[in-house]
Amino acid sequence: MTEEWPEQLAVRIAHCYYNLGMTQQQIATEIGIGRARVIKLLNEARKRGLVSVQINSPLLENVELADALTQRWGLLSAEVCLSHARDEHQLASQIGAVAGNAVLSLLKDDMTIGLGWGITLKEMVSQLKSYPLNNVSVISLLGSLTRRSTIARFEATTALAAKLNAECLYLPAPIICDSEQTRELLMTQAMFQDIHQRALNADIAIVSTGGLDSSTIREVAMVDENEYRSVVKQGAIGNFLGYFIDGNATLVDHPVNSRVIGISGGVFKKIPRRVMVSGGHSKVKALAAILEQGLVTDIVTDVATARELLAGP
Amino acid sequence: MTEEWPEQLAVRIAHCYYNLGMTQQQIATEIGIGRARVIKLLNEARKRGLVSVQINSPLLENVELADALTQRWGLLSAEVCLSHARDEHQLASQIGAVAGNAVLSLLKDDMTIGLGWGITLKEMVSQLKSYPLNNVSVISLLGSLTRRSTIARFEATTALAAKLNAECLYLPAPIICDSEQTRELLMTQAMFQDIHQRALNADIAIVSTGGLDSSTIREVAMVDENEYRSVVKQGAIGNFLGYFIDGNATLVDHPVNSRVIGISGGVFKKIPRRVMVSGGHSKVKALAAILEQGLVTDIVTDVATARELLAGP
DNA sequence: TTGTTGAAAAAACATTTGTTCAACCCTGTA
DNA sequence: TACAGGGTTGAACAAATGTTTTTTCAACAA
Repeated sequence: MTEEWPEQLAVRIAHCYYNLGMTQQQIATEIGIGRARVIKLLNEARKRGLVSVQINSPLLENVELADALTQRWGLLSAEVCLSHARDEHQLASQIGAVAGNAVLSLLKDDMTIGLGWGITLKEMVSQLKSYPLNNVSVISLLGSLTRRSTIARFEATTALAAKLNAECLYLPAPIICDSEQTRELLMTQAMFQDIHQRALNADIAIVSTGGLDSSTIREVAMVDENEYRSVVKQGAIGNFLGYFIDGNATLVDHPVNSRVIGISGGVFKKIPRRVMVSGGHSKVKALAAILEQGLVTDIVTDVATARELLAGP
Repeated sequence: MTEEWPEQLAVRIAHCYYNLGMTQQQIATEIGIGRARVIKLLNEARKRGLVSVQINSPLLENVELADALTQRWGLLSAEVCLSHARDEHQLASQIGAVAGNAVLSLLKDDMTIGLGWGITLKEMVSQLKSYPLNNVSVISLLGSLTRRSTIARFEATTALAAKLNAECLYLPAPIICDSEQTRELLMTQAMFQDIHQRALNADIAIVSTGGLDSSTIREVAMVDENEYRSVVKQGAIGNFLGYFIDGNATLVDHPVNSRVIGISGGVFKKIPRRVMVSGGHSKVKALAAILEQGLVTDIVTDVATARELLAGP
């Protein structure tokens, strides 16, 4: 190949085009060559790195990490926000703000929305602007009650329904029952069956995850210290949809998991769009497992968490 | 003004556009905004320096200097080449190569070309590819003979005429005559008058300049050391069109200038296109003066010379 | 409430950019 | 001399980009 690259000419053209803002036609006629050649040299110049465009912003990493997340786990979308929070609560607030906008764009009339549990989702909903829709239902995917209060501090279903002008269906049951028997009893009730079924037919699910280091899980879950330690010993690394999961995102073989009012990962996957809203160091292991199993289709998280996730195990 | 600049959005768009190569329409629909907004943010981003394009080449300076030259002295065009030459001869060769191409694009059929004098022009012509034109005349603007040889080493007229398939008219006279009387005698000859007149009606002139430090001028000019020193003392800083000029590009008041076979700057300016082809430290002062007086409309030089010129006095 | 303002979407339009293809000009080669 | 191959031009076309106008909608002040 008789490669002879007229760099001086290319530089001149690039200068005229990018620095002086001339049009390609102007450049061609001024230099006295064909416009086609101007285009060719301009493309060559970019390919050879003679001209390079730079994006000067710390926020670029957010986008790049989001891209990497979608690539790595085949997601439909990812949003990554900065992690400038001082504590987990503030982080949840920031992730929630971003997640709100991301989720809104997915919502349409006549949808059924399955909603999970957690402080991040609560924050998300509280910052959501009013966005009335028609014929929308918001359904709890999990029980909603905790030991301490009738309506959980982390329950977001009713608030979301209010913002969307939607019907609100939640399960008047604890997240984790006292006993397996109680769970069985509750689950056989007609209303429960109905709500549960409708949850499975949801168009979109918005969920979060709890790490085991996180204080919220102990505060909310109806498990005592002994049981907690025992389930951890059994391999639990986090909590998803109320269940304690291990590094493969499968349920830990432990009695506490048979007292959970929730749906299994298998049927959860039938929901077409499943958005994970979560961030923080304590949740990385669980998030990684959930992503690896393809349990979610979208994610909203923060830079630090995204970096950890992509760094791998 | 309620300035609120959505940097994260702009970064995302810029990333999609410049790094991922997506089309603006794709970006708009993917993000769920109007295409007009994508364009607006993209422009804003460039204005704010969020995205910057860089041209990575040492040759960029050539173009920038050329721009600066045209700006500074209101030229029609400028070409600046690298100054990697080891000696003045090599520099002349490189400038000549560039000048050749630059000049070719200015030449058309039926033109009359006035040609100056000097090693740079000689180099230019010798590297010129054959480019036959119709009804073209090449005319010396100066005498062509030197003390040492009948046909000067720096005479380029005949060679240029050959390349262009043009009629060649040169003045069979020394650049500088023995005496004012000789000059008068020669100038009154009909043929001289004729050629001289045609030179003044040239469509384009291609000229160079000599600095006083340059060895070529002493070698070629028919002046002895005494005269040389005396003209320098009189304020000469260089040689243009055969004449010794001062810092204002006006003729030095010295007898040697009345023995020159050439044309004055005033009538030279009647030629519509006047291309200066010259470079080298020794010629900077003369070049600056010539440019300042608007004696030329175009210039071809090298980076170092251009820098010196623009740095000012 | 009513009106006003500003931001953005939507649509129509003008311009620029990218692509393709035939014709041409070199240059090297048989 | 004839001929193939690479590269350029010029023209026609398709696609993308930039601009303008109109409309909508939400925020805000009277």
